[in-house]
Amino acid sequence: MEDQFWLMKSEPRVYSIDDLEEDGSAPWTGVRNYEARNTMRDGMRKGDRVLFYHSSTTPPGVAGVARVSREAYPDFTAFDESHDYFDPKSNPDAPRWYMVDVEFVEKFPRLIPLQELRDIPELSEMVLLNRMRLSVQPVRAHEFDLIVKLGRGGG
DNA sequence: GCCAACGTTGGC
DNA sequence: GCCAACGTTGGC
Repeated sequence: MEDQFWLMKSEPRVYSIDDLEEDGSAPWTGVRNYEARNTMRDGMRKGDRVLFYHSSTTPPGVAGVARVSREAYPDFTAFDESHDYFDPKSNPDAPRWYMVDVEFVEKFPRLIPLQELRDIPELSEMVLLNRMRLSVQPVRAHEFDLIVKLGRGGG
């Protein structure tokens, strides 16, 4: 299988790349959007690399890289009535929501702001820049490579 | 905190 | 199955 690349958004005040570094790996709970779910369930495979994006922060941007460490399985937070992510329409016999586990790979020495990505012609077709609200999304290989180079401080 | 974009729900 | 109302995301 050819390498696949993805981008996943998280609000750093909820879960940041530093949290992932500390934890080593984590289940990507709380996705409640069908397209994002389908991407995790049907697209993501163990070993795929993921751009870790910090949203709803100043500035928003790509913070580092993670890797899929476990393929899709039911999001248990949807079953837990006491949980913020509870969804009464999901249950263990017929799970509606899925998640993958991701593991920490690297934190960039600097965050790459969204605005900087917008200014790069080679990235003009990135899903991130055209589908604002999609929280789990595909990234093309050349986009991934370029962003990683930027993040590591190269040009 | 505002609000535009847009995904989801539910009445019909 | 359309589409208006509603709710959420997420940049600013």
